[in-house]
Amino acid sequence: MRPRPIRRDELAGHSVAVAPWLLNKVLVSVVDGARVVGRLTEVEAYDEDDPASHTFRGRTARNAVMFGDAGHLYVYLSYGIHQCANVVTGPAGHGEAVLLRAVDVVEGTDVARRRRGARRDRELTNGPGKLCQALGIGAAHDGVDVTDPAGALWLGDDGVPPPPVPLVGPRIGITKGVDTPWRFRVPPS
DNA sequence: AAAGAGATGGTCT
DNA sequence: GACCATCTCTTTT
Repeated sequence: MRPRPIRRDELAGHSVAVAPWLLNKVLVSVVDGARVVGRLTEVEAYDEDDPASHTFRGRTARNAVMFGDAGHLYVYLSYGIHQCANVVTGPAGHGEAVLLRAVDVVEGTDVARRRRGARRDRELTNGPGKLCQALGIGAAHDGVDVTDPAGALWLGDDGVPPPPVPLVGPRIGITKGVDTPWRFRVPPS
């Protein structure tokens, strides 16, 4: 089954509303001729009025994409080592996005394994940096349009609905805004 | 199973 | 010069 591309207007809502809606959608990656598809299982919302957000202190060269149109990918380097990928939401001019924290690989497991090295499959894509490594996401993808199914990275809906009741909790790895429960997960089956 | 620490580099003050 | 939206490996229960 070929997933239906997600439209920009579906991503244009507030990050906190879009984040749980994105659960169980698929992220299709075609990088270096290899196709890997992951189903989103964990995401976090970030907003402009949010001390944990990169956009809290206003627009800079790094976070410019987050202030642009919904439906683009904001990629940044985390801890000097790992890439992290976010889907920009909200109206243009407002800095908000949804961090992609984890996926289940549903296609291209062999490619993901090769990119991640010899590791247990459970450790393949269960973190934002791991996910980017497995799907080949890097700084070159900052700003790509994830509503374009001809692009290297795009979001699709293959008919699996979001969980009716996602797990909700505080976000991970931040030092400010720790109590804001904007992390959403697909409950374990 | 849990806890601790090091790696590593761009971004912002 | 400090601060990270992380990961992995090592050490300790």
